[in-house]
Amino acid sequence: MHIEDLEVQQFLTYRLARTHMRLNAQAIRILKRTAGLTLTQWRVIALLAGTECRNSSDIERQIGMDKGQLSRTIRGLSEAGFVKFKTDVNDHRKSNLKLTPKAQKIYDQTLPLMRKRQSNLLANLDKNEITSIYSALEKLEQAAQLSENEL
Amino acid sequence: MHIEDLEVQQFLTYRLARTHMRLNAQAIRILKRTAGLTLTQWRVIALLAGTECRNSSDIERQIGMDKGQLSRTIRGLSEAGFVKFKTDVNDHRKSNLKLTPKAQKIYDQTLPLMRKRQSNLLANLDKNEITSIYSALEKLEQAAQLSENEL
DNA sequence: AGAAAAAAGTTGACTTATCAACCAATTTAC
DNA sequence: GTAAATTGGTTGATAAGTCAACTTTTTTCT
Repeated sequence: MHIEDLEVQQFLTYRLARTHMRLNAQAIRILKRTAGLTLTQWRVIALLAGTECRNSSDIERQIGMDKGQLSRTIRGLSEAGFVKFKTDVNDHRKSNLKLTPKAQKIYDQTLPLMRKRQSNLLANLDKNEITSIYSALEKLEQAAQLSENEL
Repeated sequence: MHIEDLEVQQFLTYRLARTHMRLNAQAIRILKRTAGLTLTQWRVIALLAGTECRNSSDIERQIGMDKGQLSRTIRGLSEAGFVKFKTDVNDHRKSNLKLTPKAQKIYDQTLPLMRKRQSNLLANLDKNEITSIYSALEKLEQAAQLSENEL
């Protein structure tokens, strides 16, 4: 790898940004075409269907998404008939979310496609690259949270 | 790792999106506090100062940024007295950009900070993780460009 | 040379993301 | 028990990112 100084210090974050942008754009195209969903809508549905997440802040914690944006996304899903709200009996701040059959159906149809896409992406990487990128992302994320005050 | 076992929250694209978001937010905070620049402003300045990029489309190719957004960013930099325009003598479509001394000074002050940040981030990764993440990002980016029609 | 295509850059409309203020319900701590 | 702090969630104001149309200049092709 022959890169000049500037690139050495910018390369990673900025390569990451570019890769993210491209992958995101691809996901948006696929979801729009096959499911008529936005990426954030899909993510919320996928988390409700496939994880223990049951309310807005579960999702917020899981994907680290802005809670304002999340609130609007969920309202959109509700208006589109994909989720139903129900205030939590034990904690009236919480609003439990439930996918409608319509949403469940779309999820069931879309998940295999998304898995396929995922495996297409990963098929290009060897075992070592896969484990390394997961652990590297994990560590970078932690490092990004650390104090930058000394900088 | 079998793709069927992969839960949605483990999808690489999720993880990448989250890491990207965190790193971006960190960079934005640092740049705002220390240099009074936005991230895109910094990137444009850094490319003009540290690479062969001399005009808008050089930068566009280098970082894959939207050219509309780039156009506005450059106008902002010009209005703030960071860059000067000069139409290219040989190709009147092109507008050559030049950093002002003011911008050069900020760049010289900010670059060491950004280097420091970068090395802080990389300090947590081992050699293998670093090379793997670079090659993995490269491959993912290519894969993201491929046709998704079969999906 | 001249038409068609492509490249550089600008602009407008629109979507998505981020930040901060805020309300209401619940915990924590004295 | 109650004041203070925290948590869940909504809203409004901006900022950033995306998409497409359009102008001007240059290149390509015949």
